[in-house]
Amino acid sequence: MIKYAKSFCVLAEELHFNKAAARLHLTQPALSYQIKKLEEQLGCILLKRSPHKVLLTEAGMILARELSAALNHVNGAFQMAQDAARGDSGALVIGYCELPEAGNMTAAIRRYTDLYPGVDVTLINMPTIEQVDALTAGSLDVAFLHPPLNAPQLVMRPAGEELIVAALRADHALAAQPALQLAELKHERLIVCAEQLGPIMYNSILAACGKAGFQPKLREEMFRWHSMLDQAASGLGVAFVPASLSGTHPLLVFKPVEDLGVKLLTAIATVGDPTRPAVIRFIETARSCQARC
Amino acid sequence: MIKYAKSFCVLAEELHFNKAAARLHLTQPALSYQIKKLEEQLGCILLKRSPHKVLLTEAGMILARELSAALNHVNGAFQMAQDAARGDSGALVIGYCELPEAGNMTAAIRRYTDLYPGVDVTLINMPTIEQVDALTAGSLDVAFLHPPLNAPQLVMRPAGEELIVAALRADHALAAQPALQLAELKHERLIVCAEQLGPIMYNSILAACGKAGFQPKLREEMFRWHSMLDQAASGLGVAFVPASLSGTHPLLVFKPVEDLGVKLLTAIATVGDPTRPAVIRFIETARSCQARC
DNA sequence: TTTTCTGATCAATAATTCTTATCATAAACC
DNA sequence: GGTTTATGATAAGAATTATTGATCAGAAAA
Repeated sequence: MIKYAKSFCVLAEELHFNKAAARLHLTQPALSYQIKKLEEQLGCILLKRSPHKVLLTEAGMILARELSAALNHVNGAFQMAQDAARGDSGALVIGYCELPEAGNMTAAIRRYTDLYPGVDVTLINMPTIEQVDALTAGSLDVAFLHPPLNAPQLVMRPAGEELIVAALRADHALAAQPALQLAELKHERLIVCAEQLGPIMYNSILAACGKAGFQPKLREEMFRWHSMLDQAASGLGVAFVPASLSGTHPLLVFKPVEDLGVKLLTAIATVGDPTRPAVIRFIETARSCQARC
Repeated sequence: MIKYAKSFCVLAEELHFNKAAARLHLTQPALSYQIKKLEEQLGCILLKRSPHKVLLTEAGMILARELSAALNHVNGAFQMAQDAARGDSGALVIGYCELPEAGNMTAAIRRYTDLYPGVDVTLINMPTIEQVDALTAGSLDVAFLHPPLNAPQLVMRPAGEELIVAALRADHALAAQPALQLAELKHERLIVCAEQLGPIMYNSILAACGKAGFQPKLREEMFRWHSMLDQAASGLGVAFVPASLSGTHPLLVFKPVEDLGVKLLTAIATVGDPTRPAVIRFIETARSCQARC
């Protein structure tokens, strides 16, 4: 019954078997057959035929009106399924750490929303450790976070790395130099990120200082990069922060530390290999962004 | 593509090819074939199959949800067409004269609205002559009116007849008699309906009086039966009205006039033979009502 | 009247969809 | 750990269904 629906709708528009058949890429007898079949199954006459005019009956008029709307509905359903398969539908919740530039995230998201406008993208800012829980709990689809992590359920994809640099007040004695050596910071208080947040990074910094021949004086260990900048800006010490923060604070200058060599890694994480097309497409897009950027 | 929609929806509910095939009165290979075809044409995978479980993909979930709604829409369209063909849809505007009982109209309408609840029935009260215009203009589908009429475009179907009786005050000298003779009304003023409204009836009454040997004294000719009753109730004369008005006025008694023999005819009129199922069904219903009542 | 245009019908053909039988696979069970 | 069982895929042939081209019949227009 439903399979002749399209034919009937076209015929109802044309009110002419030959023209309608042509539009349907059929011959006229085929269309006559279909409409006859449809009328038989429906148990009612849809068109009054005569050799020189074809008219819809009342039932035909109603069917034409309702059916064309319903067929649009059906086509919409197919379209939505195809969009969903392409990844261009549904919602995508992305977690990110404090640094939106880490792993080219903003570029990736811009490109992704261009390519897949049907996806409802939500960004949620949370620290790496919380992201792991959120991913596991399913409240995040994908996360930009900072490895290494002990989370075997997650699949991590390297997304970028940036050097740790020293942030110091613009009026600091060392601020004029283009680059620093660790030893020059021997007598400064160092503002570093908390060990829990990044044990590798924390320990790498301590090790580098030891190699440079001193035991650093540490200030309180911080949980947010921007808090560290604020402390440094208050003159309470020199902060070690990722290079992408350079220029983000008016009172501070950011200098590479030549013998530090510690990097902040960023990875794109998901729980296992994603199955949702929208997630797969996002990761693809993010990787293609890295490749080109 | 659309022809497998139903199969997919059932499969999406069952998530089991054999069970779904059984529900569809198909064998499992046939269903596998259909779904495969659907996936090919759609260009995406709708189900993840494994020998011990079948799961919808994201596209499949969306398609199942949207498509079942759309298919309901389609089935609704077919249903509406069938209802329309049965006559159980659309609007029906019925005109009637002052006497709702004429031609068993109320019984016919009650029966019709029971049988065809989908039709939106409207009743409009207007005099016979206006009904002719309204029918011709298309603002009435069918009318209960009083022939004869000179209106060749209308098809009339006899729907009933009733005697004209005399309505007189309960305190009238003649009110005690079971029936009257015309001659007894010789000296009364007679209240009759206007000649324009019913030339045949008007002339028949005059002729009957002549035969009874007198020229009646007529009061102003009236255009509405109920006005005639009001006049009679005021003691201004004896009204000649259709029998169905008997008992409708507290101050009046209604008496047959044995040698009058004038009848009010009622007919069901349409413009030509109706083509709209709702109209055809109404006329059928009204006739079956007459047959039985 | 004749012509023309239109849709219906028919028989043959083509396409499709279905069925039966069989296979391959993964979970469940002893 | 091997065996059983349940399940879906596949293939070949059969059945059904749809399409075509040719032809017919009827109504409007010329």
